[in-house]
Amino acid sequence: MSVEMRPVEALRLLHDVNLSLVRDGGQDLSARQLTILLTVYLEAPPHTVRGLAARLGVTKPAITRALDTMGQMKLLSRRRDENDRRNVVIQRTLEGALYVERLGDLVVARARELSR
Amino acid sequence: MSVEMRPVEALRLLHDVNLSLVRDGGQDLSARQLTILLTVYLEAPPHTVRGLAARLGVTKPAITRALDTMGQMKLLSRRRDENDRRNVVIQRTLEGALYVERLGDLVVARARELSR
DNA sequence: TGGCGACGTAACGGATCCGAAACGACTTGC
DNA sequence: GCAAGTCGTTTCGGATCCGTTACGTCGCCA
Repeated sequence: MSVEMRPVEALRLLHDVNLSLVRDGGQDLSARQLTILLTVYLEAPPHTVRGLAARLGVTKPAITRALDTMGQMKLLSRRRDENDRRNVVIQRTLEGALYVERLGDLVVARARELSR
Repeated sequence: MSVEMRPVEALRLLHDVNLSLVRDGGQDLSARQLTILLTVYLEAPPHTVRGLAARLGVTKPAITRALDTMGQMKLLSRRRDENDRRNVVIQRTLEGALYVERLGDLVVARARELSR
């Protein structure tokens, strides 16, 4: 994709996507929460609290709380790892997949508008 | 730019940019603050509190507080409109311009990595 | 089996942000 | 020149998120 994307276009894209997120308001995810969500949906499983904390450079309780919030929104779910019961694996949900899919379409749509 | 960007690539880009923002940590801007900042630096002046509030679909105090925060970070500044002293015009700063420029470069760099 | 370490979570205090409402400064129109 | 309206800010109570610390559960291994 877009090797010829220039900074001003990148910023415009970032602005437009963020504006859509802010305007739609409803459920607002912080940058941290969004990063967790996208990590879970883009990277290969399994995902653990500890792994996500290390990946994002934040503490474990921060991950736990973000999972609480997004779990309540049904964007993610948690399951005990039966192989090692100390672990919790984070799982995708139907609602989360739809949310992420819409987000991807939104970025693509904004990028397309920019190129016109 | 990138008419051929596909959703999964868009999401990867969004993820990588957010991850960089979260990891660098330091000064973390909320989605709302970032949208304000980009609006001021991408759209033609003048910018007022009321105008930004209407554009983002949030209340005026939210804008005022975001300006307080980002003003303290030197990313923006405020000036009284001498034509109509009720208004406040939001101005760009050198630090803000540098911050926005770095952000644009970051997105471009991530997009370039994706295309390889 | 008992002690140590890893894992995720709960509890705590502090910081930050929100929307609604109230407030001063200012302009406009009668 | 005075009442009404506009603009940005302040105040208020409430919600959310943070990092630190402490805790319970579990796996590992002598």
